[in-house]
Amino acid sequence: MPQTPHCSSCPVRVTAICGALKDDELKALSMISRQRRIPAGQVVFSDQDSSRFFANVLSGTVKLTKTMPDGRQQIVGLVFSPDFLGRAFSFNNPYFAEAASDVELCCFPHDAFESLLKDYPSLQHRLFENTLDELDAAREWMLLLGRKTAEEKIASFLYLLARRHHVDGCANQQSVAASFELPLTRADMADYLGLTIETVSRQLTKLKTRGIVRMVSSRQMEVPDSAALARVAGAEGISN
Amino acid sequence: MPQTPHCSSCPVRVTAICGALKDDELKALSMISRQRRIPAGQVVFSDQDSSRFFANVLSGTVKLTKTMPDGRQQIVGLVFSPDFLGRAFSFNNPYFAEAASDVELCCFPHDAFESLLKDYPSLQHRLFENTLDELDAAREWMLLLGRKTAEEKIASFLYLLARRHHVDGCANQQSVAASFELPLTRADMADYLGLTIETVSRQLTKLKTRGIVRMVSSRQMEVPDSAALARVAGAEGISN
DNA sequence: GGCATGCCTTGATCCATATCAAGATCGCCG
DNA sequence: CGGCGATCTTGATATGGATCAAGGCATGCC
Repeated sequence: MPQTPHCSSCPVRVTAICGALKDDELKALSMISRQRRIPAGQVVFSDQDSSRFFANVLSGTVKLTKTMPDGRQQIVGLVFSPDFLGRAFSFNNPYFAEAASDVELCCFPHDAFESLLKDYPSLQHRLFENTLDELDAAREWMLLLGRKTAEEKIASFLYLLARRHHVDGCANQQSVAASFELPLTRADMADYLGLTIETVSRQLTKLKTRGIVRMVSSRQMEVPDSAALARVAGAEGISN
Repeated sequence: MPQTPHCSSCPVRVTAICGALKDDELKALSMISRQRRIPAGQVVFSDQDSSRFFANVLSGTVKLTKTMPDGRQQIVGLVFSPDFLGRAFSFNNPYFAEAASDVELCCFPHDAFESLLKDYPSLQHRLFENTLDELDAAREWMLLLGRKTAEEKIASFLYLLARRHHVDGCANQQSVAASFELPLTRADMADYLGLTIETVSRQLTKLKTRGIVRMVSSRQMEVPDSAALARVAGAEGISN
């Protein structure tokens, strides 16, 4: 029997789209939600599926990929912890979603969710703002893919992760040592950055040698000076 | 005195976001809209601006760009004729918008437009769907930027344009000769595709030599077999 | 007409990153 | 404990596209 959790104990209740809802509305959403665990490497939904899929990511990382007929692949989005996963108002989801790590989802049946979207404008509005942010992020990534060097790409990615973890961690000090785990394998990093595995590995070693990052293990990173990392990343908006 | 056109004679009335509005709502939008002509090369809005900007593109092409401190540039979006231009619900628009050709806009004052968005859910919904489509397009372009060869990039771009013009033109036959004008200079194409001017030029010559396209002039293109073009583009979804 | 300017093409060379190849390291399972 | 597969690193070499350089072709202005 699937777990039907109380939203009141949900770790992402405020930050996720649910934050847009009043108590009674939240209850309606709670009624239809259903928690699911997905092990790393498993497909969440496919671009072949004709059915829609809606969920909040409670923990873990989901990658959205596009693949060419000959197998070349590009990760076009990473969906982290409080983020929403799904594509409203469309029957042909053009992405392939796969768990990059073990993932916990809070899933919503599509019909019920879409009718909630109609009934609660604040929910739709929240989702809209979400989508706008995703669009901004995608375009930022277009700059990275089209114009940055391998070194800048790697640094940008690490900087992205470092910022994410700053937020989670303590006060938002700037340029403070950040420690975090890479949520992706080298192969996935390559597919996210438009590089090969080998180049990813080499550039990481280079950043390590330059003292920009420390590698506790191949997955565990430490950034002694995030401003320095931002500089290597080609820092457009040198903020936070 | 600025022209205040009747929406009833608007060339993009149905296809633009205005299509979501009923007659009386359209009248409200009409009241606040204001037509503007912007010559090629001129700035439409800047990422430095703190004020919001909303408009429909009536004719011409607007490019959205991102630039790095050292001048490297990437076009992150092209806004064509019936498309909407602007970023709702945000004070820091992260893009620089520039007229790629002479452009006609139907502009909306930001406060008035945002209150219309609140009052007319159908308008907001239309804009939401628009944004979802833009996101899909951006991610499609991420695959291009990260994984396609120069030749595939050029072919993909030409195929994009060919499809656009098919829609505008007569019946939607497949694989029929298409003729269209490039809305961008070689330099802009390079910035859109993550290449240099020289590579763009060379690959165009190559496609011409291979008989995939004919070049009436440096800007005027003819595609005898759009399916062949799609094949060179690395065709993921070989549709239309 | 002549000249300047912007846009485009073509050629020669270089280099960043891909590709090919070989280990090294780590975790897992028998 | 040993071995096996997956993941990661490192080295040698190849190559696609960048860079550097020159010239062609329009268009507009004097």
